[in-house]
Amino acid sequence: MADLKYRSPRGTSDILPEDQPYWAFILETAVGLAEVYGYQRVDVPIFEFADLYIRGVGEATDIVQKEMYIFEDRGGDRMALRPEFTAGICRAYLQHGMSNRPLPVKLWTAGPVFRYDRPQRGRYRQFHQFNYEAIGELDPWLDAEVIDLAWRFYERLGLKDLTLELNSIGDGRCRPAYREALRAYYRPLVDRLCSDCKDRLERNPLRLLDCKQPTCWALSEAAPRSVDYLCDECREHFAGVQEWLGRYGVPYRLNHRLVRGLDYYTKTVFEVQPPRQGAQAALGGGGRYDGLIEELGGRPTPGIGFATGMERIILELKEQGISPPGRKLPVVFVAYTGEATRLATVGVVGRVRAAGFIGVHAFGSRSLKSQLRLADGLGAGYALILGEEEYRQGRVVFRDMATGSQEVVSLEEALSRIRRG
RNA sequence: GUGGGUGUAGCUCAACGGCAGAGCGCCUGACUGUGGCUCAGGAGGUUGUGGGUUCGAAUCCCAUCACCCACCCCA
Repeated sequence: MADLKYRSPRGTSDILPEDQPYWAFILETAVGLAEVYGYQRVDVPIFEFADLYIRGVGEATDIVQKEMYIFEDRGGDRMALRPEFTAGICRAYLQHGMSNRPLPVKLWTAGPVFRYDRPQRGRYRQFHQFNYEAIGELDPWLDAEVIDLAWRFYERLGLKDLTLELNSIGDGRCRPAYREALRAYYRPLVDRLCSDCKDRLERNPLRLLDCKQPTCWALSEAAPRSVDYLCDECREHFAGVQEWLGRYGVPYRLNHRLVRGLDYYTKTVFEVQPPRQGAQAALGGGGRYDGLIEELGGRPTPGIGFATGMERIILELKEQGISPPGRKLPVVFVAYTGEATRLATVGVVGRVRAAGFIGVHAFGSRSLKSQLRLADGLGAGYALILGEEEYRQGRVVFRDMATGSQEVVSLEEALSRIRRG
């Protein structure tokens, strides 16, 4: 550990075999659910033209301003590692004329995203999201379905005591008025705001609402609420979302201070919080982005999506003591006892693998004791010991590692016993 | 970008101015054909790095890097 020449870059991590079951569990659960809700897989590049994200996510957002991995490639183009999925998926939607498909187009994807943050618990520079988007439909029913899918996903993972927070932040028609109302509210109080919030006041007043500084937090208590400034359409839409959520049976809590960090959100925004409200807690979040596709040069097209952080889910699973199902194939260890059987091991292990089991053995020439120790370490459920004498008679010593009982049987018999469990 | 904490064996940690250790893990052995338990042995560290103080530094001081935690932001 002392001073290795190479280490993984800051904020990145290796996903070791021990943790892989968590990843598989989460991904399988997410994919399984997304598919039954009618979502299809899409994969978009890990890097795009930086402008896509700058236009899409928003020039003024922290993500674009200070967290994006941006670089010039050898051809002189300004590229960026994706800081999120939605912009890339919308770009793909436009590029491939998906508006001609049955609407809404429902797509899911998963993979690494990148943000140049200072790493801490639950926050990494390369992290992984599962993401789904539904594009081309503005019925609030769809909002509710998307939220329902998110909710069922965590439920199916076995996570308990989560909270779904919901808000509506209006759209291009009503948000300006709300923004002004916020400014009007905060201006007389500006001296009591933290320095960040003083900046936000003019630049992005919505963000004043979720500042965690005690004084700012206290002031935001009585701040104007976005829901009171919604235009008729947005208000009706939000009411619709709540009605439909009731029909889906998804419990939610209105949070008037819920705003989100990406500029493209309109109307519905939501976030899923774990019980222990920590700093980097949010497990996932999403919302509507009815202006994004147009912003990217397409015809006005509504959309809504959701993203959840894999690493944070794993933290929460561990927090709640939930372990992923281990559905491993039986490990069958083949041991040799002399030179002839050592050579024959190749064939026997081959038969084990052809039968669909995990077939392993020792290399070199190890003592039987050492081989069985290895078998134990590898978690073998069974050992096939090739005794010189038995092997000559076409049989093997079939050992059940859990009980230690063993019997001399033919290889076929051994394999079929393993198959039966 | 800001603040705090921590760096000793693969892992978890002792030693806190005087010979760098333990447990776990790994390897070998205890009837040259049988794992787990036990016992014995072994491999593995320039104490993150660089400087300073000191007769002597893992230990005290400074710097630096890394990791962790919090702010910020968000997944």
